[in-house]
Amino acid sequence: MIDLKHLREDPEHYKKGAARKHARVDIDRVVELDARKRELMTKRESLKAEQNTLSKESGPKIGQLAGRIKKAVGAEASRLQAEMDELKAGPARLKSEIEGLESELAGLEPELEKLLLMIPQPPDPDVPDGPGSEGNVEIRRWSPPGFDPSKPFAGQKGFVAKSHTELGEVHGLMDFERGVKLSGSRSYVLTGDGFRLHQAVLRYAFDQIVAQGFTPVSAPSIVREKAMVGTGFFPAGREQTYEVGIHEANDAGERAWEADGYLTGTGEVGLMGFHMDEILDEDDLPIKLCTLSPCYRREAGAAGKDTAGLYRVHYFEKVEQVVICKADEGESRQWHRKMITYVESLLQSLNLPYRLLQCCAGDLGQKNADMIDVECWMPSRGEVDKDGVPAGDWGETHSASRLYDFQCRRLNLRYRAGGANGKGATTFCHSLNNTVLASPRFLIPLIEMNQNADGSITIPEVLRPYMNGQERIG
RNA sequence: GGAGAGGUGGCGGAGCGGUUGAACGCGCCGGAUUCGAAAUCCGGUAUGGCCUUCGGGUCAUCGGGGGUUCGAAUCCCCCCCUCUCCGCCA
Repeated sequence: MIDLKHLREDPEHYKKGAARKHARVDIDRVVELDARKRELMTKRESLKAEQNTLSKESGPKIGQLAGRIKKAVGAEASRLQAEMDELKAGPARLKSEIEGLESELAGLEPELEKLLLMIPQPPDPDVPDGPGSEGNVEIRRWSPPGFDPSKPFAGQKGFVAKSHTELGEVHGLMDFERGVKLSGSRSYVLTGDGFRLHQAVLRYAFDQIVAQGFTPVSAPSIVREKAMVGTGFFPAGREQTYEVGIHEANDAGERAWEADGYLTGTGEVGLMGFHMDEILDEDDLPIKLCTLSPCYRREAGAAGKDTAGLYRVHYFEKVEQVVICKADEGESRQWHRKMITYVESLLQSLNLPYRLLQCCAGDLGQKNADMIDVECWMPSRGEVDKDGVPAGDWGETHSASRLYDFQCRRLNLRYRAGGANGKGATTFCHSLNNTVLASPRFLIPLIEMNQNADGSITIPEVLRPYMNGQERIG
């Protein structure tokens, strides 16, 4: 949610922001509706004030009269009744006027509300413009000694890389056929060491981020609509989300469907929704939370894209981190950089080549002011040559977002300056979130980069404690 | 799933159609007293919106949303949540 007051003062800022994100929202209409709404409110309130004054004045009198009317008879009763009717007439006249204004207000509020929820957070000035993910700009890259992603895999390793799906089949790590049988497209089954490696790397990442001072939180992954709207995933991302609910027969005896929950596509929803509608103490900030949660995504609109393998699936598990901090741009930016360094050290400890991308305005979601993606090198991706050997390519594994107070406004998540007993004003917090590790997508670089000439897979040293000391697969 | 009870300020707890934005108690803040503290006494102590000549004014909010009424914390309807008992169950 953007700051309506700020939009009123500087609508151009939000128009430009929306244009940079290629979002179509009618800012002028918002300004118009807002102005009209305030005009109506001011009128209604002064009428209400008048009505309240009158009511306070005549109220007790009406009460007394009512009592006397009960006891009175004949002409006395009708005289008192007339007196009471006159007293009632004053506030009653105001009532119809107020009702008129209120019905007009009720008419425009849903439209205003709907538009407000769709206005994107403007990208920061230092975020480059661009059409979409193809406009993202590489910031830096890292590779372990002895491997350079810009050179062919075979030339460096002495053998042609197998894809994770090939390796998976050889070692019985995953089963796509049965996954589809069970669950349809983009489904998979992890088996044997595949499942173990999946759990090992998630648990390793989880332990690493907990060691960085993040509080582990296991929050629900079926949430109410309010949490989806609050975290900024609804209404825009509704078609990406699975609904859960109960089938009941309606009055006509038909099977009626009512959604009463939504499967979250990221642990971010549970972590940020955790403090929804709260006023935190300034002393308690920053709040650093992490989770390991199931993630469900419809992948609507991605038909035909990345259909093979573990890259784009409907269900996965993810270790996620969020930071809720003071409304200070400097602090916010500092946490953004810090979260990325956690990921970098994680990837370095696993010896996986990666690069950082500054996402361009066109690739930012509605809620982000800034986003840094991390991509790992995946030998099975990229263009395929005449011998059928893929060139390898970067694939997104992480995404770190900086949101200012956009999300906390929606969540109504504030803090009070001056600590627990302080008398300071309340302010919306800033929020940030980042992937720590998402699997099974992460198994792609993990398996493919650790494969050996004989087809075996070396388990990185840091993961061995999570694999009962096992050093290799195959 | 069945039956019942209930949701009021930071907390406890009154009120159940009109000077109630809400008694009283606790907590918290400021002051007095004190060498200092405890105790005591006095005062203060919600959030959000709109307007503002920046002094303030005003509206809304007693789980949420509608309704009745000149007037609703109080009456009616729908929803959400909590608790108790029974049933079922990883």
